[in-house]
This record gives sequence, structure tokens and C-alpha cells, in this order.
Amino acid sequence: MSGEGWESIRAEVLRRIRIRDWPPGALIPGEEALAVEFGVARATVNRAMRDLADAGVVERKKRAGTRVAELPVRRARLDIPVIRQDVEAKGLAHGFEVLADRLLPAPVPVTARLGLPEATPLRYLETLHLAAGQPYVLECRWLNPAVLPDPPPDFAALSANEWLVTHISLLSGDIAFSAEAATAREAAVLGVTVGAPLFIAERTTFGLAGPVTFVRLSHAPGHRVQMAF
Amino acid sequence: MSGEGWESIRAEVLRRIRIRDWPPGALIPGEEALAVEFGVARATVNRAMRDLADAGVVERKKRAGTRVAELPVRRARLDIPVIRQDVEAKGLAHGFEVLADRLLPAPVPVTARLGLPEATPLRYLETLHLAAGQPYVLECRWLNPAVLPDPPPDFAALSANEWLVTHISLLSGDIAFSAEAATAREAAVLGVTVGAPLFIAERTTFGLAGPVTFVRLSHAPGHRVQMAF
DNA sequence: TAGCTTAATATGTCTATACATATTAGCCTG
DNA sequence: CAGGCTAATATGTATAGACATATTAAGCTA
Repeated sequence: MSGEGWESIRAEVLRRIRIRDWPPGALIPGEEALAVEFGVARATVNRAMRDLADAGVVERKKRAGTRVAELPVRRARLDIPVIRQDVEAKGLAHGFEVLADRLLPAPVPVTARLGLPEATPLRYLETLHLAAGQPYVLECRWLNPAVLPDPPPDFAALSANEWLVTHISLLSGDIAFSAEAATAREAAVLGVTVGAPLFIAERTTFGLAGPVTFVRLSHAPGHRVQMAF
Repeated sequence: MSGEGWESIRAEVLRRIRIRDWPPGALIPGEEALAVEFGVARATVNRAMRDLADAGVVERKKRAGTRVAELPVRRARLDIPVIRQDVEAKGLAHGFEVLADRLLPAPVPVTARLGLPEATPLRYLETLHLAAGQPYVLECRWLNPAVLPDPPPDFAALSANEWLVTHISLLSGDIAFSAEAATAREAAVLGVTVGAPLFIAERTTFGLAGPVTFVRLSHAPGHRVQMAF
């Protein structure tokens, strides 16, 4: 076992799992036993094992002990960026223009996702984000006006995308990626041909006070979402 | 403060950040001070704060203290599934057929990603995965023969996708998503028209003994990758 | 004043001990 | 033998105290 601290214990346990000393499904010795073997306190072993459970390598249950995961799940962490950051990280200048800003009865797919009654009036914002002056992302957002302060913020100055993460208590939500053919509107705004493959990200977000927003991001061709694991 | 334990402390700190009691960029009181305020041990506060740092809500530095993140990053965790699991989770029958299995000099984009010399001979496997008999994913995989046992496994019996996660010590890698127009080959195999938008996932994986595999997954239309956060 | 050394400080981690909690295995009853 | 109670057990969490480590601020020298 090289090094010191809980990370070296995690490494050693991981090594034994990988060389199939402890094969998938096997029961790993208890924390007490490992603590004695490695000559550390149980809390230190606990820290290492909790980390492995977090990574999906082992599964832990009280009384039942710790088992090597049957089908080791590989987990990747995605940092959902604010679009401005995303663009600037590429060394490009970020800009945006608000194409639409109206109060509209939301269509059913939107109200359904947000758990609101049908045709609830929501603020519809259409924003085109630019990277180095070129169309980058078309952001179509439905925003629950109930979560906005009075008076509402000026989304022409700070994009809704950015205003939300810094001003609203976002609690939970989900994000989905897909590939879709460009609609006439998307094609016109993004400057591509109708039917061109677009990378689509759809997010639903909830806050303390209920549903906050549903947004659909249509990315210009070539967009990639990358994660390390 | 409701509840007990380190999670209630995390919740209370999060609450104060959200109501801008501690605005973005602000310095949060030290662990010692919070421990006194909440009437718990410093280790308990430490657990809560470490978790918040993990979630991207705060940034911690020794001696400098803990600050509220300027632009709170939202993180989502993606569980990368084995294709069979993915299909069966939808209640469909999984099948697959191997369309190609040859040793070929790998093209430059592949060797570059894997960090191998140009034109290294790699095992090229083309597998079509079926869900309920319908084309689901076209898997084009370049596999480093050096990591395979002798004799090599029979990928006609257990898909390479599944064999790898259960038999090779996968260490690290990355995954990228994009949208691309279907090539002639993809269109023919997946039963779509040329140019149809396809959801593409590309993964590079490394193991203890070096580069393992590069795989490109071309998903049939309608595929979504979903994550909660 | 620039550059180096040193001290102060907040987080990171470890230890030993204790109690809480979930889950299982065994026992006991009807 | 089915159903339910009980005890055993492994993990989950908390505590107080200690030392390690990174980083900043202050002080000291050339």
C-alpha cells in the first residue's frame, strides 16, 4: 500500500477489486477488520469506502456489509455551464440578443413538465447567444413569473440563463440531451439548413417555491458536450 | 434550523447563501465559529461544508477560508449504462449482431485519442444493438488487442460493450455527446435516411495497462440521455 | 523597496470512543 | 409452517482533541 491517508486505502481496496481478489458481487471485510489490517481508525476506512460507494464501485448496506458492485457503473460528472462562461472558456466573445419576450399561455408539454395547470401564462423568452458574433445557441425559455421579483429583472442586460443561477434558489431538476432536425425557425436563426442535425439540451428546474423554468437549447452544428470520468 | 446531523447544517448554510445572507463571493465564517453557533463539533461542520464544496456551491482554500462560489455551478451525474441494461430498463428485449470483426491499422483520429503510434493495428468491431428487434445503436469500436487475454473472448456471445466493463480494469476516460447527420453506412444499418440527425456518443477509455478502447455509438432517432440534478 | 523568512490561521485529516439506525438471522409462538 | 418479535451486526454519524498542510500576512534583512 503506497502513500498515506484515506486515499491510499481507497486505492488499495480498488486494486484488490480490480485484480479480482474481491470479484464482482463479493462481500468485502467489514470496516473494523480493514481498520485493523491497515492500522488505521475505522473512521478512516469509512471515509475511503464511502467514497468508493459514491463512485459506484461498491454497494453498502447497514448490517449487510459492503459488496463489490455486480456491474460496475461508470459515472461521469457534468458541470452545466452558464452559456457565457462556456463561450468565454473557448476564448470567444459572448453576446446575446433577446428575440422574444412575451407572456403566453404555455403549451401542454411545458406545463406537464413543470407540473402546472394547462395553459398557465408563463413568460416566454427567446434568446440567441452569439460566440464571436456567430450564432451559438438558441435558448427558448418558459419562465414562471411567480418566482420573479417585482419589478422583474431586465433580461436584455443580463441573460435569463445567467440571471437565474445567480438570483434564484435552484433546487433540483433534470437535463436531457438529444439530436433533432432543425425546424424552419431554428434554421433561420442559427443560419443552417432546415433538417440539419442540432444538438438539443432540455432542462427543467424547480426551486424552493415550486417550478421555475423549462428551457430548450438548440446548439449550432459542431457542438459537443464532454465529460471526464 | 430543522432536523439534525450534518445534512441540516448543510441545509442551513445553503439557505443563508440562497437568501443572500452570504452573497456570491462572500467569506463564510470559519468552521470553528459555525460549530459553536450550531452547537456541534467542527468535524460535523466540516462534513457539511465539504459536501457543499463538492456540489460547487462554495470554494474552500486552506488559510483563505470558505467563499460562496461566484457563479454557482450546477452539476449533474451521468451513469453510463451498459447498452443491454439500458434497453432492458425500457422493458424491451436486447439483442445484437456483430457486423464486422477485423484487425486493421487504426486511422489517425483514433490513434491520436488513444495516444498510440499512427496506424497501430487495432481490433475493429462493428456491433448493431437491437431493442425489441429494431436497430437501437450502432457501435463502432477500436479495441487495443494488447489488453485482451489469450485466447481473446468471443464477442459474438457477450457484446464487447459488456465484456469490457466486467473484465477489464477501466481506470479513466472521457465521453462526448454530439449530433451528426447519418452517413450512408449508418443510414443503411439503422434504417434511416442519409442525413437524418443521429445522437452520437464517443468514449475513450484507459486502463491500468494503457489505452483500452475508443468507441463511437450512433443512436437511432429519438434517443435521449437524461440526468437528474 | 524588493525579496526572503517566519508566524498565524483555516481547512484537511486522523484517532478513539460512543451511540444511532437499518437490516438480517434466529427464535418463538400460534 | 407462517407470522412476528428480538437480538446481533455492519454501517452511519457524532464528539473532542490532535497534528498536518497550504496559504497568507507580517516582519526582517539587504
